[in-house]
Amino acid sequence: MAEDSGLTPQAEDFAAWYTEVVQAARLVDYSPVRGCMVIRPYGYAIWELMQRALDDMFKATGHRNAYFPLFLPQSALDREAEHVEGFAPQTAVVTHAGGEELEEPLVVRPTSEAVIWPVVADWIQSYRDLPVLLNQWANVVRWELRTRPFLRTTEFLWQEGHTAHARAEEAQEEARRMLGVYREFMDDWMAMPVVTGEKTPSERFAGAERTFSCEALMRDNKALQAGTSHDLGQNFARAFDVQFQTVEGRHEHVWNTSWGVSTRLIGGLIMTHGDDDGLSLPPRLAPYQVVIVPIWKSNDQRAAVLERADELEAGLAGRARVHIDDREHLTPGAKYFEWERRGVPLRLEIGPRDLAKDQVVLVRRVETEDNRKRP
RNA sequence: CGGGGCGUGGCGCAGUCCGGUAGCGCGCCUGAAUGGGGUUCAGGAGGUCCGGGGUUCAAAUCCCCGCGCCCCGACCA
Repeated sequence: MAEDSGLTPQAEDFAAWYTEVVQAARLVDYSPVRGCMVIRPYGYAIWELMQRALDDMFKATGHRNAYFPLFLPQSALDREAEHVEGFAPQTAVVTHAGGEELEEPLVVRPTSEAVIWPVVADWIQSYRDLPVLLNQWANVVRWELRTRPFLRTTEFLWQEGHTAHARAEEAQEEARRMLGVYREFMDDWMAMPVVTGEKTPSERFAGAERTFSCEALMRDNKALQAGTSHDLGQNFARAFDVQFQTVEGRHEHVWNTSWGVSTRLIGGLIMTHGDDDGLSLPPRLAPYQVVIVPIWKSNDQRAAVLERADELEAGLAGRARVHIDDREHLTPGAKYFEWERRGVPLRLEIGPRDLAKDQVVLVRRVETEDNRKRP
């Protein structure tokens, strides 16, 4: 391993280490707008892998994706008292458009309950229309005072599930089920230790009856709220008049839930596995699971080594995400350094000596010594 | 929003106290030699010194007013 990564050691200043590693691994860049974050291709690839896994899990639990608008009328947000009180201080509001002042300001969604339920209310007439199990992948804006890449940004990407049920117990069950889905994802995909539990009234989602959360444990011994699931009771149903007719012919308000995880998960991933050498990614969420570093001197060697590298890549096709780093102008050492700091789990080195012995050198990101293995 | 730190080529910084030709390292471009743990040498490109005023023969440097960023705290996915 590299003796000096150029990064501030975690033990010295964990926050400094974090801000350095997100840059060094080329996950993000800063934007001209305060608190907003550019997610670079390597960072976005991690998000795409998370999205795919979570989306499959949501579909498997009966949810369908939809998309609701970015803007909501100020009056819609105002309809649930606690909700508006909680979110109003954090909203970005559009007052002008098309060169004129708007009659009613438009709020950029901080979350979509107030966008979704006024519309979906009309989709629900009878108990036969329930449950409604929706999910949406979207961006939201919350005007946070202090921001950090992935962990707290003004605009962030997330997934928000919104459901409506005929009975209180069903909604409670749904809120707990999705908390379990999050926990499963964090365990199985992220290899991130979490504690699940219920939030105190003061930490509860604005407008919820109960908020459950996954608290992830970071290497600096702090907890990170990594996912939340809310039992909304009938608060939003009353605010947006979402009713259904029961078997007996009565009219009742539905019982709602909402639940979400965001790009903050990437921050959790970084703080769970990263070390003083940089990022370290669990294989299931690594954009490149294997990087092949070919080594050569002469052109003949180069051709032979690259041919072997292609064979290896072909052999792994469909089983692993492989990248061959055949850049000409960098020495092998520079490539080792770069891919270690960017968290690639496995590195294969192939040079003339390996060709002669019909072997490759395999190095794992999480270990310090080399292992030699035959292909 | 309170406290602290900082704005100088793409990045990291020195120079500011004590005003006098814009510097260093990395990166980038060209060429050659290298190539199994951040290659080496030679040549080269790249800067409204955050912005606006002021003082001065002369301002990155001194004075005034703004703006922005980072970190800590409180608040939040």
